[in-house]
Amino acid sequence: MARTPCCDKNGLKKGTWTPEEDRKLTAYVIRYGCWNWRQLPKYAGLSRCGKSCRLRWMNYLRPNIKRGNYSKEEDDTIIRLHESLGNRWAAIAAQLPGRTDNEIKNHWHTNLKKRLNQNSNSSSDQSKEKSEDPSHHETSQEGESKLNNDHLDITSLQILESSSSSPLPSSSDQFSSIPLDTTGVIRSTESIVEHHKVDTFFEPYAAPSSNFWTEPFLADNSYNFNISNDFLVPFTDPEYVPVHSPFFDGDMLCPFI
DNA sequence: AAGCACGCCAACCGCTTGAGT
DNA sequence: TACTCAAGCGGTTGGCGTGCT
Repeated sequence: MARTPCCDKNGLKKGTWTPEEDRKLTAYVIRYGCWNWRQLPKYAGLSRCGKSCRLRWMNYLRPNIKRGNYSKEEDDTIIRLHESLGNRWAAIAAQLPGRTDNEIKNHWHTNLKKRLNQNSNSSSDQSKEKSEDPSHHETSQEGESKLNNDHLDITSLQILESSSSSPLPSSSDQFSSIPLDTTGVIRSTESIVEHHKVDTFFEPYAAPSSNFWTEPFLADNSYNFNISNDFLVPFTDPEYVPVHSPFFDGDMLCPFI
């Protein structure tokens, strides 16, 4: 799944994200939050449009993302919700912690839809057989709708902490305990540190060259520190008072859902 | 081993929604 | 109330991987 990188007319990069771009975006959002997606790439040192950054963050980089390894429970939940909500992928994703609308949408089109079709075919075959049985008056459609109606009451749905029931570990396990408030907002960098082993969390972002931290962000020298030492200080030193984004005078605001 | 076909999924595009003025 | 702009959402595209011939 990668697209060949290219540039559009405005010189903004399109296509596949490189690990370096991922590092920049992740580091910036973690540090300053997503205060304005349109402006963000400029300050994060990315030649991307804000929309692309947002999408990359929301669908791939943000914490608590689970990738692949759909459990049976998750599949069932998606099927039930799709039956009642239709193609409202964001609404469906909201019921599945760690899953993105994009991923669910893809999963639906590539797996579940086919499976459902197969099932409905086989059930219609069954109902054909049953229709020959005078004791069965239910059409396949009725049977299907009955099946679905069993799950129509969304409010009664148990929101699955399906990650825990998933048989295979997901790639987001390292993020699974980032504390979010009820709106999915990360409230402080300390809270991240508190709940993470910082070294493993930032390992992927430990760029070999120090200019990763000095080049992309700001002219403000206060942000120029070296990844190998200084960067981790804010996350490891309990005395550290986080520096807020110069563009947002307050807590970091970043929807992690 | 090479070529082909198909499936998967990351990413883009355009429309809609909602907040701010 | 009308307008503007940013964010969110869903549909679609297209490149890569993999299985099949």
